[in-house]
Amino acid sequence: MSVPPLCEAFVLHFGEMGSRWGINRTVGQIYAVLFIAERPLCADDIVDRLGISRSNVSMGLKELQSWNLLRQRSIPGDRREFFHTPDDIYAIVRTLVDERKKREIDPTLSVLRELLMRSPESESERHAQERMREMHDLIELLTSWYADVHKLETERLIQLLSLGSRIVKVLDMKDRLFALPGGKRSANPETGN
Amino acid sequence: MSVPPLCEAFVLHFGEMGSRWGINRTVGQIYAVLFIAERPLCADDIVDRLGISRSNVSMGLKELQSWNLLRQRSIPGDRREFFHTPDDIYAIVRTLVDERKKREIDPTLSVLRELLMRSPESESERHAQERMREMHDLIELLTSWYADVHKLETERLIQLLSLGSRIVKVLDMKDRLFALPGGKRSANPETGN
DNA sequence: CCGAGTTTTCAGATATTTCTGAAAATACGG
DNA sequence: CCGTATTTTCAGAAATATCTGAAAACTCGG
Repeated sequence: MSVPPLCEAFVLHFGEMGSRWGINRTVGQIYAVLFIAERPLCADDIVDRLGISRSNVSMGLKELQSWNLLRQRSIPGDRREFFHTPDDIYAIVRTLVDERKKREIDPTLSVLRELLMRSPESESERHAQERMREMHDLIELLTSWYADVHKLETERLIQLLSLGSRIVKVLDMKDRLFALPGGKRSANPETGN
Repeated sequence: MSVPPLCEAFVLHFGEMGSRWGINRTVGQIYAVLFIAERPLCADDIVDRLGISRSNVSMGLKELQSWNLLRQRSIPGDRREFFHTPDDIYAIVRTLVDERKKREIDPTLSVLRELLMRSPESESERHAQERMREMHDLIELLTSWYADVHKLETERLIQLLSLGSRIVKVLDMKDRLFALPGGKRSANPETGN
């Protein structure tokens, strides 16, 4: 691998992480190299830096593109394609989460929905469905939260994340403000509850 | 595989998902079988249901235990060990996230910190460090948010999740309430900002 | 439409992971 | 301790995944 030592450590670590993620080591390394590169790289730049075959790079880039993780740029007068990662790291994370959701969560939800439609033929099936229902409902809660938060601009998102669980205090405050004199919670049009 | 059709579909799907997750197909299937089982199962129950070797089950259970995903129960007068998953699915998800964090995020953060300490020896190292810094800061923001939210009881968590991005309206409301007459934001002791 | 530069494909080689059966280790009642 | 029930380990077999070089397929200026 012909990259400076600092970069090498980063690239190697990403390779390892990649393999825990269902993308393979090489793909992880290719991504890492692109992520820290000062300029867009062509396939042969990656061959040089990682010391792997041209065809392997080609397949790796395909894989990363299928994850929507790369941008492409062509330089006038140069036939080669140059690749780079988006500058905005928040955008990168959004893409990652979106893609994983698309590949893992959505198919799971649809399997669960299908299975929950069937009529159980035995007590064990009935119980299994009960468990599937719990899983389904939780996944649905999480994804609808995500869909919702996904819409926020980065600015807002950071604000929200920085707040952490202190948000609960804000909620409490809201509840106190809207509490009816009798102590019962108000129906609050803003939260839909 | 000798489980009712409904269960089989669930187990097979989980096997597939498992392989996208860095745990292998069999381990995913073992977990699925335990998750929907009506009662704790012993290793041989799993052998019967999945039609895989006893030793494979043993290794799979070890793997799941290393993820903290199983509970064990022994029946008096029976030497066998019985396994089951926690009832509370929220607790399961917390465990999953915790473990993934421990295995993926924490090591990444520590590599990043180490690399950020070094002095760059070239312009390309300097630029690489800048990117690593961005990644580091984002991961840190996300994990500290998670650490924070993690403390909430399930009840509160659900409340928060159900609110989704409507939380932003609550925030706006809070900001308006605390706004100083001049229109500048107040220093708000409740949020620490 | 030619041909040089470039990318993609893919069959087979290589490497890695997963799975098994047999043997070893462990647990425990008597 | 012994013997039986059970679990774990592990070397090698089987299955998968990854990687490569060579060939095919593009692409585009001329």
